[in-house]
Amino acid sequence: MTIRTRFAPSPTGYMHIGNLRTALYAYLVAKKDPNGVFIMRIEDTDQGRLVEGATDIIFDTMKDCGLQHDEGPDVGGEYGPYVQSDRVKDGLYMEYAKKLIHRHGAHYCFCDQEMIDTQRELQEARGESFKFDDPCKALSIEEAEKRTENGEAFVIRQTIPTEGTTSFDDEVFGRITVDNTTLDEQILMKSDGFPTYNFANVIDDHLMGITDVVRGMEYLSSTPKYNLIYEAFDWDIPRYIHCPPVMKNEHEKLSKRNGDASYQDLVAKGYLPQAILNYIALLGWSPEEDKEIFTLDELVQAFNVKHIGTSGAIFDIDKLTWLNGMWLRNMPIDEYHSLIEPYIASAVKGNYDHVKIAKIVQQRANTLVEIPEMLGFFDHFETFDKDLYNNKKMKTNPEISLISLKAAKEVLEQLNDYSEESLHEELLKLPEKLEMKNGQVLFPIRLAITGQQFTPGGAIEIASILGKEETLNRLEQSIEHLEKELA
RNA sequence: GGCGCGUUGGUGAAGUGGUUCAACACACUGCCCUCUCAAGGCAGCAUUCACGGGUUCGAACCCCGUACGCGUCACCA
Repeated sequence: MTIRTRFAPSPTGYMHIGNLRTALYAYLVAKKDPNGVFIMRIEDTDQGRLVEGATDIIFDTMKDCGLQHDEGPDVGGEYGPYVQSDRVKDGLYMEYAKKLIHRHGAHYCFCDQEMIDTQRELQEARGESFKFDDPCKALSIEEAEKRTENGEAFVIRQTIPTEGTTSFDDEVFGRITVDNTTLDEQILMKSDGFPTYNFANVIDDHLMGITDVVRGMEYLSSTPKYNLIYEAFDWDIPRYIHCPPVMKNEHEKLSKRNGDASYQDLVAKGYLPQAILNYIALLGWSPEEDKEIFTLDELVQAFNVKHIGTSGAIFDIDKLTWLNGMWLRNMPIDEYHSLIEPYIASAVKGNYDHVKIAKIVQQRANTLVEIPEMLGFFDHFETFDKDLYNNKKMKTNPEISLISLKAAKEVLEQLNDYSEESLHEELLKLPEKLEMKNGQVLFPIRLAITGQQFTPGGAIEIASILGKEETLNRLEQSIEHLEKELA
């Protein structure tokens, strides 16, 4: 049978990392089957919680990540409409709710909130845990229908058997069994005529031919109720794949509200969509082979539901950062250059070769946003305190540095070819001539032409980018400054 | 509180009865490489698998209990 999965977000805000991972897993489960179909369905049955533009963010994020759906509101499909509020307009849920009533899986309820609260207080006063006992269950269908026809407000509640147990097998958690007495008679159709998630989800999953339900484990304990609905309709129950949560720390789930990283936050911080996707795939799932870097296509190949874990996984930004760096470093240089060009341009206004700059940065940057700050010395050069020349490991001090610098100046003045090869050849003659170590001459040069303790790239690479004029200009300034300090 | 689920190092995790009973990766520490910083290479990092019992010749892996955590009990999804 062809696998069909769905990602069914509610447009109530931003795309959370946990949401995205659920979407990824649903996509992978579908695409594992060569004919598999991945569907996008918008669950907007709570009219009060809709957030403007939320749907667009979801679509953009999915597209950005390469998680293309085969059916959905924008691309259509045979099972539409794919937005639940449109399905409400078609009267679809009410129709099925009424069918369910006649199959004794649901009943009309006319109780108001006050009545429910009274019951709750009474039960709690007796020290019992609250469970609503709906008097409307005693009504005959005919009687109830008459009242609805007279315009009386009503909801439709699920009818739960008063005894027995309900079980199902989850692909991740195994067999789950609950007593029917612990299940509440939840509302299926609200008084505004909209279905609740609990109902719409079941109806749509069935009508859309969903074979594998992939969702967060917060639904684990209500799944038996959904199965009771499937059974009342005599429908096939789908395979369930409940995913453990993505945590912020040991106790809290990752959430946008706490300012935790959402997908767009991470992108804004300089992480690549591919790296983010790659990383979250690893949160709660582990590959069989000893490998961690995966493209989406490779994930499709490697993914296996059996390797989804059962406990919450803490989101570790350090590992994402490492992974992002790996993605960045593994890029072909031209692709890398065009990717980071805006970041170079924002930091370097001078007329330098951006491809060369991209090259020295590629092996060092783990995120895009750290690139501009690495490049500050190109446009801003200042002389600096002589103490910087003291470096134990390089065996340098201001005096030695001055000798190296003066010698370097002579060589660099004569040289016209400032390619790395040429620079390398000429400059490396110096240590031999001066009877010094490489570091004793190259380290001071790098300092002298950048003014920075740490720089991406060494003296040769940077001199090559700076070019003859600017290199000599900086070198002279530094020599002059150093002489003054030593005097 | 009832019910459900979970618990391997700082983190992600492999491992489901005995040939390495703790792989691999991030982080961390040290060393090497080296013109700085990175990158790269090498090494170290859980005498122990929440705790307590039990089953077994033998358990991280099976059973029971305890603790802790998470989820759920909405006209939210």
